[in-house]
Amino acid sequence: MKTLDPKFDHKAVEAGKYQQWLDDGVFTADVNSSKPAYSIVLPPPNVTGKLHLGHAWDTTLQDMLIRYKKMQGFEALWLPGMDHAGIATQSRVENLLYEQGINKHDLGREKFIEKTWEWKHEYADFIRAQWAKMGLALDYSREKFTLDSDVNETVNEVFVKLYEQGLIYQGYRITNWDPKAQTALSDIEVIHKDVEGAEHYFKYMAADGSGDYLEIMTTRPETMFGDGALAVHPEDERYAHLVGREYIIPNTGRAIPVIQDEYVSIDKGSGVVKITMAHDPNDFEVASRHKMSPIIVMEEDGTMSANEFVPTQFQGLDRFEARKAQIALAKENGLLVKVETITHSVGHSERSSAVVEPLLSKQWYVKMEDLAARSLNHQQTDDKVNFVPERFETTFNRWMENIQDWCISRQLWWGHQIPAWYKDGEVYVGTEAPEGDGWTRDEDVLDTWFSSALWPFIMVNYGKEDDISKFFPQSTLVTGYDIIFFWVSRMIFQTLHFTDQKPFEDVLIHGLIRDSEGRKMSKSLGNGVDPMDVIEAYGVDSLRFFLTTNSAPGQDLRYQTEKLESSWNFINKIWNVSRYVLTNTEDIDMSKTNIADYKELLNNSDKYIIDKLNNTITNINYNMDKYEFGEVGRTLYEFIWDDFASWYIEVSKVSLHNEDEAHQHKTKVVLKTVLTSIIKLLHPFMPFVTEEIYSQIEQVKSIVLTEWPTVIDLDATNNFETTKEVITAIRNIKAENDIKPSEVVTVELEGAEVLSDFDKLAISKLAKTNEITFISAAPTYDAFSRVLAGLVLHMNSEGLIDVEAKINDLKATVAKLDGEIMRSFKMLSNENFVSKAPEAKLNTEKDKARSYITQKAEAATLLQDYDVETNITEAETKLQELIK
RNA sequence: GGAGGAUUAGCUCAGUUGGGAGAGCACUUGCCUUACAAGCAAGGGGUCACUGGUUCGAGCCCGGUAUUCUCCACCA
Repeated sequence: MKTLDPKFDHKAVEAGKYQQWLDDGVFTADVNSSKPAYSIVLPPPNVTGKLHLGHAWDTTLQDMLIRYKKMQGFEALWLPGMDHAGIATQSRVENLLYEQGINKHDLGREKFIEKTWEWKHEYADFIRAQWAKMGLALDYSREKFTLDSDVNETVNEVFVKLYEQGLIYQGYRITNWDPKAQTALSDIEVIHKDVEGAEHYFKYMAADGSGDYLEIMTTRPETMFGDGALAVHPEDERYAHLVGREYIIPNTGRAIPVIQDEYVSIDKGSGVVKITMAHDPNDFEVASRHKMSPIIVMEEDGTMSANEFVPTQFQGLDRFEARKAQIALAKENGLLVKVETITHSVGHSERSSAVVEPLLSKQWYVKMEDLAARSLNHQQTDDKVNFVPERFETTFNRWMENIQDWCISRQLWWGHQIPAWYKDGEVYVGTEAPEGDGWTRDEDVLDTWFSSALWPFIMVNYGKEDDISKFFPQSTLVTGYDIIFFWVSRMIFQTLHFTDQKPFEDVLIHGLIRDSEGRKMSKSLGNGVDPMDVIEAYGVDSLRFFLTTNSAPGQDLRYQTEKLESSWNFINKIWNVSRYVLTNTEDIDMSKTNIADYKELLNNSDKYIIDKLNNTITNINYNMDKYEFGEVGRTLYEFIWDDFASWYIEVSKVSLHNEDEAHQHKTKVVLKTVLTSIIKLLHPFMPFVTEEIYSQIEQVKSIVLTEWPTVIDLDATNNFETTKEVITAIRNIKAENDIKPSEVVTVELEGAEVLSDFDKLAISKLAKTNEITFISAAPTYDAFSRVLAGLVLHMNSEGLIDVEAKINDLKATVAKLDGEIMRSFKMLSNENFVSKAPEAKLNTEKDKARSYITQKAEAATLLQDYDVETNITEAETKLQELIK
């Protein structure tokens, strides 16, 4: 048998374990298993780069659930995959090629995609290495990539079906255009940011030469060349007489008419607005109603068009240069009234950060009305998807209620090419190319999220030959609140539509990880932390414990190195506890040991620790199932450190050094039983160190394959805490009276029949008392006394006793008990409480009340020796009656 | 403009159906006690943002206010 090193060394512990798990097939799930299924689909990371701390957090939560469920006897499956991340990956590869002096257009579509696959393979390997470092229990035999051919097949089928159902259509309208990436974007890929801008007021001179003019405000003067009309509200009497008159766009010779439309607000600004139908979504609506023709003045790359509408000197200028030039020229021509700087919200591309330009173009859309309605209706049923925390369901519902059609075509090369073909104005949509010559395929690809939305049923090969629907719907989806709209909501409506089932039972939403000052981690701030660096310094188990126990569901988490240190210390504690137990229990074979056989030999302290362990197990099961991992972590921390390490292990030393062989053997069994349970309970949090320790308890393939601990039956209901209370009281009295810990004192225990010989021995050793005597009445000499539940402790430390201090100590005890008595009285005298409280709670409260009253009486007796009288309060008298 | 978080010890945060205010780190005191000094023992420190209400009882439930963060939204 190996032995544990004196100090926890995370690198040594981690080495080789992951490969061993893979070799032993610990992570592989069996679709034919008779066990109940539990499954999670990993949110597929983008193949754009390394995983960050957010991924580490997200994946650890899932790994915990999978390992926990496996140990609980579920056939647990965790499905891994990666996402092609259209725009993000394509721009990364474009940049890479640009650095090599290669333009993607020179390369051509096919070659470019080849290069991108090379990139993908490189990063996929990188990501898998990181998954391995994190210890993730992924079933690699079912790994998929969003551009795999079978995925592509399903994506095409879905597209065609939606098209045939009239839920996908081509629309010619204003879309969000990213001039840098040169592609359309969906609404949620546009990030609105408050930036400095200006309101420019221009004079639109009357075309009749009368010198009259209208003052028009715009924040985007470069689009003025595309104006088609000026508009006023139909009921705006101020301008009614102007309808039909024409005004000249500044710096051009073109005249446009004044029209009426209800879109214009009477009480906003001057009440006159320009209508630029090809460059503004609202204006497009207005212009469509008035059957105006679009005037395009800007190209897809954000430069001004070279056409009759754009004055020659502006043609080809970048949009922001054109803006400046237009303002300068208007000023020169006396057509600029004023410029007021303002802060306003401007849309930016989520990926390229370029200012998004509303541009008229033909794109593919998903019609959302019916799909959204179905999702919303489904959330009204008992079969709904449970959001944890619940409030995110409201977020989801609200978004679904206000949803716009989803623009799904992207002018990229990297992605699922749209299965549509064109010929002479005819459109064909199908999974295969149409027969006959002359058809050209749509060059665009689908929004990345279109394929991600199908992930829950693609990953189980839904409806295919190798269908593994045993694992569908998935049990839990774990993700951050930042992608509820992008992903969660789309999986819900697509999966409902195609499988008539929800994609998953629960959605566990976590927050974002922030730096030590609470800022978002981002590349631009340079405050990102590489999880691999953290693992190098503190070990992956420390990282995992930190990530999973330092926040509540849905809350953000701050990264702080002190917390990592704290986690490391805890693991080091576990390590040393294990070291102590293992070196002292080498002769105990857990595979042949049952604690039930030792029941007769258990002392108070043994029962105490087993009872605590039972509570810990119950508590952990309850909180694991509620995804309250923080609570689980704290429960484990407290039990292991305070109850097992600080208390029980110290008691066990007394047993192992003083008791007979049979009792020593019993103590060893308790030690090893508790340790075994602890290590199993900890496993989901810290798989590596627990596997290492477990391998020295039992020779099995992996701890993951063992059974989750269950409550140990204890048929006694005594107060197991007495021994511990006595020791704590002695230590307290010593500390409060400046008696050195090493200074030996004599203790007398009044009414201590409840203590066994071993309890006395433990008290004398651990509290460093000289001897313990049982007495039946209070001693006549000066001694410190403390009333405990069930007995009274007197500590003789001649010459050190300060009588006044002792009296004050007892008075304080009485005052505290009076407070408790008052509280008990209020509760037990309350009709509402007595009639509504559960039986058990009522009894507990009554027991407590009895104990308080007894303790107070003991303290009062002690005070009498010093001629101090204690009052019996009214509440106490009445409480006496109530608890009879 | 709408919605939702957050506000608890010096710092970072828990507090699970309402029933004695907690942890980690930091701080004070004493200890190298044969698993662990990255440890052990003891201790100090909080008007639970403010305010009204419900209740026998409120950190927790309801109304309002303040500060702060985030998301959503067609402001030309």
